[in-house]
Amino acid sequence: MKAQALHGHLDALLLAVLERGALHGYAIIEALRARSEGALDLPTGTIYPALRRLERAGHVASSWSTVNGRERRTYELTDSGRRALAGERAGWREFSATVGQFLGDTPPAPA
Amino acid sequence: MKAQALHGHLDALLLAVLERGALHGYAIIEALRARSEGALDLPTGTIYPALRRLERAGHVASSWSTVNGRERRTYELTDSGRRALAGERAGWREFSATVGQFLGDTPPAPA
DNA sequence: GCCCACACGTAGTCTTGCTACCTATGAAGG
DNA sequence: CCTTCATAGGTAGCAAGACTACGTGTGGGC
Repeated sequence: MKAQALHGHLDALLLAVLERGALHGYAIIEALRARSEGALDLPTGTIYPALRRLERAGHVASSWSTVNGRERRTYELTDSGRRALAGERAGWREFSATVGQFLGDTPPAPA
Repeated sequence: MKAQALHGHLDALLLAVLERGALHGYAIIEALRARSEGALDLPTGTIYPALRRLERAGHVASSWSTVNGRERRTYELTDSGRRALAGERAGWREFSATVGQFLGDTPPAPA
């Protein structure tokens, strides 16, 4: 699917993924792909700048760790990030309800 | 709500509004505001360029009519536009389902 | 030894919606 | 009569955000 449509919701997705536990950038991409069943396959050029944005905003904190000689920067949610996520969720609900009104009912998520 | 979040879905909204009948630009803005209960209050600088985009793409056709000495450009859906709308609807469903998976279930639209 | 998957990152482009501004008419109010 | 407001259409330039393309470096498999 056109990831372009994410516009403005990407930050929320990243926060949501990190909500389940700290991950490093590459793992975030894989988590997004896995949980969306392949629908979200975001390039690194999308993820890393977004993570820096979130870090500048104080919503995530990063720390370097060397695993198998491999440098990995692990990101985790801050309290501010958790609050932001709650807001993003509310925003998403309003947005999807509003747009859904025009584009047909938002289908209830299947179990 | 932040209309900025529309990004990429505005065209679909416009097509959806015109689906119910031809309207002129100003009326489209009012229809969006009315049907969304005020949530969508889009400026003319957003609507008119978008309509021209849709016209260039062949999804809408416009015709001038003078009503009470007032120039009104009425837009209506073309067949191509109807097909595009169907595609946009499908895209929206996929998009909202995917994002909803991360941001909590998309709430079923209230009756 | 070479290539691929892993892992991080930046620069520049492109789309798209927004702000700010301009034009013009008809009706209402002073 | 003149000003102001709602209606009605439109453009130029800005800003945000995601993408493409590129660049760096390691470890493991062939």
